[in-house]
Amino acid sequence: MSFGGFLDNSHAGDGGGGGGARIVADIPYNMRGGALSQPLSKSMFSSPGLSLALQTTMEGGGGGGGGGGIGDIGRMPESYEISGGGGGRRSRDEEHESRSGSDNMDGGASGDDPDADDGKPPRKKRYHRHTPQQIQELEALFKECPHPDEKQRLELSRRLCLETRQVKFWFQNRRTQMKTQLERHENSILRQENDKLRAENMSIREAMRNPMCSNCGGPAMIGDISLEEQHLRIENARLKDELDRVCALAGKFLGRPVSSMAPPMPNSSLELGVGGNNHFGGGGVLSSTASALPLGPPDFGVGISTASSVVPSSRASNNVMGIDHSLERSMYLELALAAMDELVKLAQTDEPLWLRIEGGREIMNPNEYSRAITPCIGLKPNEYVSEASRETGMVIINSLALVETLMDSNKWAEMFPCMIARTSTTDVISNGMGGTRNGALQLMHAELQVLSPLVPVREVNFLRFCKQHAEGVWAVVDVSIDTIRENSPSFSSCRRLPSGCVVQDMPNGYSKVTWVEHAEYDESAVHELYRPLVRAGMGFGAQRWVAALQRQCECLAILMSSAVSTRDHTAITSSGRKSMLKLAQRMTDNFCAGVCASTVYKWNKLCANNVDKDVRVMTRQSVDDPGEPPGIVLSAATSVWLPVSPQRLFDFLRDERLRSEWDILSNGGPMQEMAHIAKGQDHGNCVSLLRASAMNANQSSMLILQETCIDAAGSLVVYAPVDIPAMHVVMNGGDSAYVALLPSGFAIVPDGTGGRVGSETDNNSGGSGGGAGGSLLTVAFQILVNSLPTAKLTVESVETVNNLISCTVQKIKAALPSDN
DNA sequence: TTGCTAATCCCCT
DNA sequence: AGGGGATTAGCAA
Repeated sequence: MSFGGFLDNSHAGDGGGGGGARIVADIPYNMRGGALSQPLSKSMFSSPGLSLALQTTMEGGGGGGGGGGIGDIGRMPESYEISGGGGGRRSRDEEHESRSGSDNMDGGASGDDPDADDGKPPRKKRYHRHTPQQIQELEALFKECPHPDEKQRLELSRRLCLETRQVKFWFQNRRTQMKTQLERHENSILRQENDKLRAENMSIREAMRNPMCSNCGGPAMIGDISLEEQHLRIENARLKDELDRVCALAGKFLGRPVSSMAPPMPNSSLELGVGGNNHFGGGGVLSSTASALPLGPPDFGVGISTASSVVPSSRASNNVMGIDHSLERSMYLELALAAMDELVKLAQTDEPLWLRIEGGREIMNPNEYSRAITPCIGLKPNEYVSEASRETGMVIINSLALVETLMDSNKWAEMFPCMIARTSTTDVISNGMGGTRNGALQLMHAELQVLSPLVPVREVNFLRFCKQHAEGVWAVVDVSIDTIRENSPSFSSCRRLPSGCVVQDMPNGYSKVTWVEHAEYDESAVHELYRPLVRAGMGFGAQRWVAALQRQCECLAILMSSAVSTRDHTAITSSGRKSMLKLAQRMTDNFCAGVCASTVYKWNKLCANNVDKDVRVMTRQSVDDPGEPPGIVLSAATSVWLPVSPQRLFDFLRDERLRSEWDILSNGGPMQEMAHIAKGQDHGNCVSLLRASAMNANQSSMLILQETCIDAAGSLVVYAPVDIPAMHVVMNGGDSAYVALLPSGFAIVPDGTGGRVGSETDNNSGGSGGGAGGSLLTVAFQILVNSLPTAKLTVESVETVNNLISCTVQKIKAALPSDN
């Protein structure tokens, strides 16, 4: 056999190793590299030829150890690489081809054996690598052009003394190498990502199983409620609900209350509601709530309402509340449950957690709080201060209606028009169970305001969770979620800790509302003048919520009752009254939006030298709103301290007979009240229509629409000049949306150092703090400076409004000498 | 074992 | 025919 030809298998054409390779290729893939599978080796050893081959291989020192017969076959050619000459190639080819053609291992191996045996000592391996120089050159070209054409390859091969095909292969391999590298790289990146996600997943699972407070490392408030447990609770609540309804139905048929065999004590039903979670250290927090609430068990324990604590342990179906199983949602639910617990605890515990201070208000004892409550949204940021307040009051609304109001962002905003600048429900996680709001959970956004340009609007994102704790006993809790939602914008300079209300129906149509408001906020954004007020919880606190709720509910009750008492001298139809109230409400809302620069409008803040430091001037364009004149609207607002009681200030400002003392619109004389619609028992709560006395006969008198309100937390006088014909339309029940108006007015709050606004109908105000404190008065005007929206604002108009404000303040000060 | 490299085989355009 | 994917074999770490 002329094996000499194998010397240059490097430039061997189609044959050479190819033959060997083919044989190998015919063998099952995984047999390479010594991993010769047992069955085969068995058969091989059965052939003497093969065993010989193995032996040879060892001798040859070919290494590779496991090569086995295959390896030998592959290596065969190398042995013959010694001498040059092309001729042999063919014969070799043929030989190999014949072998492979036989498709017979044994045959092939045995055929090879002699060859291997013949291998001469000076074996030059077929294996070789290009020299570093060659590689360098190849790399260089590759960098420039990974796809050289034939000419380039030819050139290169000549220069490097390589076969053109070698060059070709090299490039081919280099390209595949690049590709695999790239793939590998991508792979590793993906793997890393995967690992990261898995780790995150694990840690979250772990955290959920064994929650820790991320700030202090202590056990988290959330407690170890498993998902399953949550669902069981939800299911329990649902079943309880069902049971209640069935009992009620049965009661109807039997003509007497049917108890669902429960022990007649409230705690069972309460435990069903939120679970008697002893995890939270409080034990039956909720149950004690019920018994602690003023109404004794009989009121809501009337048989049908008290559900059994023994509930069939049916598996909770997973979407009882429509909660999908996403992690985020279950975190929301856990937070909501924890917040609910905290709210109830705060609502029902008195001293030492709450301290009653002068004026009857209650403030929180922070030390006691941190002792008794594990924070559920992390610790207070260092630069923040806290405010916490609690208030209880009787409100003429039933618990269901109040709950419905709170859970509907539109109704909520309408109920607290002076407190909520803007709100929306951003996500509904659950609508509640069994057609009720029990278990309802939603994400909300709100801008809360104190009516002063010196107190920035509070923007909060929070969860609102509603829970029925017993028949006629509901609670709605809010808690900030900025800590959960990593990607929530960090604008909030305020976080609300569990806050909200517990409401319990009373037999007389009223309900008892206990409100807790607890927040942490950045005090530096609040003007010094207002810091005592806000910190005392009188700005955003519970007192204000309850007071506003009482006032608004009273208003609604009066409007709904047939016996609407009006003092109006002109007979206004009931639809006219409705229209007027609607218009007044729009006016007041608009006034608030101007005072607080809430995002309801796109205000441009104005920095002008000719304006007092504490006067905020803003402008906006009014276009296409039939409710106000088109053009540039300028809003100017400021707040000042006055040494008079809020009540006295309010009475002064709302008195039409004293109007000339401060209002330039009064033409220097008293005004007359043309119409009056009472909104509450307190005469301070009303909408009225005022007429400035005409200076002379041919001057058409001007009408002013005015709304005044007062409650335990503060008072408001808002007014706007209105067009007489338009007002006629409204008073006849026409649509008020087309009455253009720009409101001005006053907001009055106690200065926060002790006094309290006394409203005679306020059943909490008992001995209203006395006139110890002064008042904070906000004065705000909105005027049209130019009816062309595109017009520029002139220095004069800014100066004018600035003067208007300071003159008004001066006049008021002059008219009201200090109380003391 | 794993990775790299030179070379082959085979399919597709 | 040539490119490119799949595969193989030799070798080094």
